[in-house]
Amino acid sequence: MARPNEEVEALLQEYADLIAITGGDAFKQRAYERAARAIGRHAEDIATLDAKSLRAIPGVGRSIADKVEEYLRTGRVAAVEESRTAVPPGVRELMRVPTLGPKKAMTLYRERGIASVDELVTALRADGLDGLKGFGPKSRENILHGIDVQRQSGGRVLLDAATRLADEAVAGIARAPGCERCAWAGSLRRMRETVGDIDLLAAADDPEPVMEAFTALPLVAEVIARGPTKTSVRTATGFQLDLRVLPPDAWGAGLQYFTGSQAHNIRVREIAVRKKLKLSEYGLFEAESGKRIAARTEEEVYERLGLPWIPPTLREDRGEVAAALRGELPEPVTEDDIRGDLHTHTDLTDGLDTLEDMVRAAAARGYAYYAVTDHAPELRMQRMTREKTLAQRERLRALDGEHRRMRLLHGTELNIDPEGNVDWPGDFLAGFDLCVASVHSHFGLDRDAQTRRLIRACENPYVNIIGHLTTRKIGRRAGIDVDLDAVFAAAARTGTAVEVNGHPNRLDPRDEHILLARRHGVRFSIDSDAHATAELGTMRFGVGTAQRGWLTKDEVINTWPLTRLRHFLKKGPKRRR
DNA sequence: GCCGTTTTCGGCCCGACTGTTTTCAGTCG
Repeated sequence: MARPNEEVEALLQEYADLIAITGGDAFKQRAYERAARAIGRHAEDIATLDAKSLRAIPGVGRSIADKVEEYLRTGRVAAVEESRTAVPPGVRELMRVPTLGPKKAMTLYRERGIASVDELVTALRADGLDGLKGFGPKSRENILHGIDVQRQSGGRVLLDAATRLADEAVAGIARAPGCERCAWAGSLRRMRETVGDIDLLAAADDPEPVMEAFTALPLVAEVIARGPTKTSVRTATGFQLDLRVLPPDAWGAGLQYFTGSQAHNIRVREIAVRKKLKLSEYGLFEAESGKRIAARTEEEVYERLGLPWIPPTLREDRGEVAAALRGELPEPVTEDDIRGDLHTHTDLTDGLDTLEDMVRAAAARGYAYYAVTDHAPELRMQRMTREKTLAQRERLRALDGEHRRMRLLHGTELNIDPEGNVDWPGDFLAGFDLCVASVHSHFGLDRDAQTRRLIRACENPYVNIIGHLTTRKIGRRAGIDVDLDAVFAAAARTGTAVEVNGHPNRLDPRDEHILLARRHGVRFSIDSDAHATAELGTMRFGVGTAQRGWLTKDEVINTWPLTRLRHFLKKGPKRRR
């Protein structure tokens, strides 16, 4: 079960989709989408808000507030249920396929009776869309590709959703009588970019009450299997959670075993075998006598194998065991090392919250500095102007100093055009404390063109950070085709940092790309790209991704003290302020 | 359906890309 905010967000988004599919008022549709997003991103639990606070959320007026209250009170909204009767659920599913929108989804249903992705695939394979207006050969190819991309992430959920679900489960299980410890392991603990299921671990002498608490959780829709030490359940959306209960004295061995990855565990067990030991989820044992020599903590298990404790984000069998044996395991950057966020938005462009609110929330996170980087004019939909950004700068300078320990930086997120140019000439860019530059369009250019444009952006003396480098959206859009080696070399040469974007649907560049970039001596900036106060916390997923790319503190510019950061932002002798 | 230094009506995200419907609709950011 999701937070009420997310439930309402999903419901309002569904209503907006239904309006679009049935050809309703486009402005009404957008009003619902806007409200859905605002509620989903709202920092407070909407179930705790009174009517007045509810309507204070931007985009929520009388009618939507009434529907939200109706939902919170009764669990349903009559207007939504009514419009559902006109459109089979599968038609909405079609809309989620990239290149299909409400119009095409409705055409498929009305003209061919197609009401699910499976039916669509069948029809495509059987040439069943021949002659259908708007579905030529290229469109059909694009649809199939879109379905492919979607299915690659099939059934896996993004890190933020998985984390919330796991948090809720752990909190509930930990309250069970006799439960000494509870934590999540598996790919979520390793912070893989998507999670296929959640592996939970609990320590208790008597597993029964713990299992009981688990199956009684509100999020459980179905119990798949229930045994004395292992139970599997499914949520209403079909997502699986497994709970394993271990004796408290085997906690460390169990956590090590169930964190994986499988490939990492095989390497570790090989070491155990060579030392005439045996490692299982119950502990590290002497092979001959069967005597247990370590199990209580992960540190103890690794230590008895002659290894330092290896952070979970590194346990992917990418050479971490060999590096650990040589004593050359990098100490990965942690969330505590982060001194500030260098890519964030406000309601001046597409953010939800005001400058003041964002700054206050950033200060509450204990940052030493914080950059506001709203979009620039080239992203036309944002309607940015020089006047607006200068007015924002004035407000920001006035705010600077209100939060004693945090300094404010005024930045912008520029758009990199197909040729590698960015918004605004150099004399205007010189007025910003820092410039992020990112690709937002022309994803289809060929490899040479993409490489050229990104190198050109790095060479711009005012561009400090390349934002979401490949522009991929997990499960939605593959990244652009680009020679990353060439771009990383240019970034290192020009003193341009590469962002690790922490937004859970981006995590861009991904871990493998970061590993590649390190070889060029690239500097990084780990950012939330927050569009609301509630998203500042996605920094943790950026840090997790950075760790998976073996980044250390010194390689990350926003772990540096402000003076060192400012020096880096001057980008060499060309630019003096 | 929301919103208001344009305040209870009349605007609201605009422009580009893509494929195809030979003049534009649909999708996307």
